[in-house]
Amino acid sequence: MTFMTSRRTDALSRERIVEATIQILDTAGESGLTLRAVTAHLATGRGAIYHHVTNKDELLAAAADGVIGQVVAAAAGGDDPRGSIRALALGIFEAIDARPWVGVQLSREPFQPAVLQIWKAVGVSLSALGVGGTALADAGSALVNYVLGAAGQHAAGARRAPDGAARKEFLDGVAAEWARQDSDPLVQESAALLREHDDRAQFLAGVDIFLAGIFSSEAIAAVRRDASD
Amino acid sequence: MTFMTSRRTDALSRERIVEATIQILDTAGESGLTLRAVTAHLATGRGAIYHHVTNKDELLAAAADGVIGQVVAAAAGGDDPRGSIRALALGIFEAIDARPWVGVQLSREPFQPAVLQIWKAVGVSLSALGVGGTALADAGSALVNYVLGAAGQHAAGARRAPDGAARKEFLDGVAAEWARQDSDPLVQESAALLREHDDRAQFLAGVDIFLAGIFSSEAIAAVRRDASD
DNA sequence: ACCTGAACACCGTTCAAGT
DNA sequence: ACCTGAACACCGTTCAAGT
Repeated sequence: MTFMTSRRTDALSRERIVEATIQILDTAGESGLTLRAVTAHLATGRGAIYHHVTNKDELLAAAADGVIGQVVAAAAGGDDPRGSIRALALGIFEAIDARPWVGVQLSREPFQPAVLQIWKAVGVSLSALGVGGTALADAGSALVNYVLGAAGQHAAGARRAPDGAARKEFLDGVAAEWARQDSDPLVQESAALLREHDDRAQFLAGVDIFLAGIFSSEAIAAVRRDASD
Repeated sequence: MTFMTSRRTDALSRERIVEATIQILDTAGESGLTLRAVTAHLATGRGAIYHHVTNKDELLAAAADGVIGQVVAAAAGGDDPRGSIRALALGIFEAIDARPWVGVQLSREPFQPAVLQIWKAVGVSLSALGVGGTALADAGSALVNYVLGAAGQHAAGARRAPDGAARKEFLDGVAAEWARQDSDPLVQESAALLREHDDRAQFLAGVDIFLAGIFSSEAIAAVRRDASD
């Protein structure tokens, strides 16, 4: 039997590197994540990182996977699949609201681990609701793409205007710009609505539209099946 | 009266710069777009670009706006608003399929000109279908976010696997990886479906789910209004 | 006013050399 | 095996100097 010996008690590991990455992203944002910042944070050399991780993209994907893993775990279980879907969507929304970099990362790469976790959780809930086969793939893709799209858009907004006051000012500015550029009454009304809209409520309304759509599609498909019998 | 004199017949202009940008993006992809490539293409100095455009982000946004402008124009008009929405969505899908960089750019920034064009076109069609007020904002946001999410995800796939053969190989690889990692029957079935799924058909199925959801939501809201009378 | 191109202040990644 | 840090090959952006 041999003793485990290490030159430093806090030996470098993929886990510690990802932890440091999340910390840097949270405090300095996406533009603050540089390999130099990571090595400084861990008091190591540049090349050491590449011993545990293939490149910066993998670092970002691993960081997002860590955050989303917690969200998915928190929303899992329960015997109400619709509730699970809403809880998952809301959890993702709030994670992105707190950490805009997650939203940007999610909408960047389709087959990264964090996105696969979302796919699977959505698939499980839809399956529990009785949706299967191609309909499951279509419904899952619709929901996941909606959530990721909203994620990316909201992340960009949250990054630009971190607190409530900055957000209000920013939206007022955009609304004024719209109203100025286009006299179309529809645009004028949209500008007014934009000023006072609630991102979270609008996001959840979208989830409900989607859920309603799936079951009305399912119903139509069932009717079609009956008709062709 | 003075004559307009210019040292070169093809004087630099914002328009010519954006044109060159689109050409570079189409041939060299997003990673190929560098200020150095643009200046080389236009046979000018680096700083000249900054005389017509504030930075690289604006260049990308202007390029995407040019492409989306044509798509929106082509899908506009007609007396079938649902058809217009489907045509717009399909047009965006095909533009992104041909130019993955557009999809990446669309999902990056919420209030850029190209996205505002999409918002307005969707708003006009939904409005023609009788949706208004907050319901219009919710429905529009759902649809736009779905389209942008799918745009980003499809763009990443299209960039990774440009032609049909590469795409098939790539999807087979991902499906095999899923099947290996997770023995859950749901994942096994999803892997099988992934291998043979049609991105375009799946995207359009998603549009129909949202349309169905919008009108079933509208119906429910109408019932609620009646009930509260 | 418009353009030039060198200079500046960064990047991610690699790799010989160390322990 | 793991780590170091200098070196490499790039970036976007600025700015004094030209016409």
